[in-house]
Amino acid sequence: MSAETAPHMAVAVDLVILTLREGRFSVLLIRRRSDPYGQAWALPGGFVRAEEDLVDAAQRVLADEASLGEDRVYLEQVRTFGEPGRDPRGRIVSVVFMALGADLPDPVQGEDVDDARWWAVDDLDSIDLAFDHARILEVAIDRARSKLEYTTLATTFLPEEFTISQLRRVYEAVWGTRLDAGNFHRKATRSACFLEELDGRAAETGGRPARLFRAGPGEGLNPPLLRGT
Amino acid sequence: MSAETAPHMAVAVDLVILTLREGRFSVLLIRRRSDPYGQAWALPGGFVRAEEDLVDAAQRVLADEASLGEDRVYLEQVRTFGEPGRDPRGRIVSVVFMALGADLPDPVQGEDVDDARWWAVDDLDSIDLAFDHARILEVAIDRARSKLEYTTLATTFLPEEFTISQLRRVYEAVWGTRLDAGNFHRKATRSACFLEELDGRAAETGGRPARLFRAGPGEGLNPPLLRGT
DNA sequence: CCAATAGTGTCTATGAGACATTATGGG
DNA sequence: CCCATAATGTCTCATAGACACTATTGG
Repeated sequence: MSAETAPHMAVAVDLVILTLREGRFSVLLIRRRSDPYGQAWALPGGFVRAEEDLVDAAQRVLADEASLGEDRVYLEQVRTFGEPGRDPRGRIVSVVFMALGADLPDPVQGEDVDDARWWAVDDLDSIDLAFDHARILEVAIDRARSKLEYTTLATTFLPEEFTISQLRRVYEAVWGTRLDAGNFHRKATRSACFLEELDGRAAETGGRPARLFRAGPGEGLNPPLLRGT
Repeated sequence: MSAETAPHMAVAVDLVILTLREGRFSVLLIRRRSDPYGQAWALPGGFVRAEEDLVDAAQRVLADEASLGEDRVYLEQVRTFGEPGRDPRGRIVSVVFMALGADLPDPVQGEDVDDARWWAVDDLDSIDLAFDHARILEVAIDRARSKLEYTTLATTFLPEEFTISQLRRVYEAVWGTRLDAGNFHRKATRSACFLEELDGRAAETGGRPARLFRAGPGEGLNPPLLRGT
């Protein structure tokens, strides 16, 4: 089969956009206006243009449907879903990206959307998602949870400057666990290239003011931070 | 943009088929007969059919171009490469799978292929690969190497029954390191659900006969086997 | 003083890794 | 006996985790 005679298919990108909202691990969903799956909640997505790279298409969806610029959003390809029949409109192969960002803004209305909002991941059991998006979400959230163990990605959920306690609350929210504050502090500050200490102190919250840190140059976490406790 | 007006593209699967040949970590490449990249080495691949699932297309390529059945080959999606211009024939989005198998057979000739052979991964620096396949190979091999650390996938490189020494040589070949035989033995046999001990003994090779094991039911490795030493 | 949060110290259990030792087969 | 490989034991060091303790702010 040659490139000319090969079947051609629509290629889409779907985004699992994750952030922390009011301390809860949350994902952006849009409510579909038109069929199929009218009124159902779905992942933001769109078709890839003829001369557009996959990651550029993902950035465009981030900008259009979530009003998010390229800065301060981490984007990573997760997996491609292409089962025939996953979309009743025809054969659509969807390349799924996960996006992580700090304190992302409330979404605005888009063209084919009549509602868009952040959902806490823990509350997703109560809603039905369009297409195979429940499965997609599951895969992407698993990926995010496990990447926090052995990469420095947790800092992408925080503003430029943050405290160790804020960082610990990221892990606690994403993993749904409680971590020992003392042990976490030691592990986070001793992990090479994870954090850089700043001079300032955080605004006071009723206790001893915390030191401020920013993300270090490292991408991998050595040793990893384990989910065990 | 609706599903009908969306641009349609050719979708391909490319396979990074990995095995151990004569103790060396090796990948199957085919030499292209026709342009583009005529005479160059490339990953086995093919276009996805109109009503075919992505993983089914990968299995079909395994059968057609590598004469490999579904049994005893582990298949996992790695990433999708879709940059415009990555293929001079037009916009082709390629979903890359990695396949791991035990002592895979010598390849047979295919339709658009005039040579196919196993290459030791360490020898790949000396050849030029077609398209963006060098980059694809790099990503897939990194994935395989790191998955050996925290999953039980190493056993997919071995026959049904094997000894601890054979398992250790898998790790040594894939990682390109030497491992302490005693420490490896202890870690492998104590990792829960990794191995199941059998009654028999291996054929003798000049020393004390080794016990035989088979792969256990576990998929994750706890604790992980680290590449450190 | 107390409350609250930040950060450090201490203790124990466990695993990694280096290396020695024993076990079990064939010349 | 020797050799070769398999399997286990021992020792040291590092880290995880539980938890106690000190530090630093405000009221």
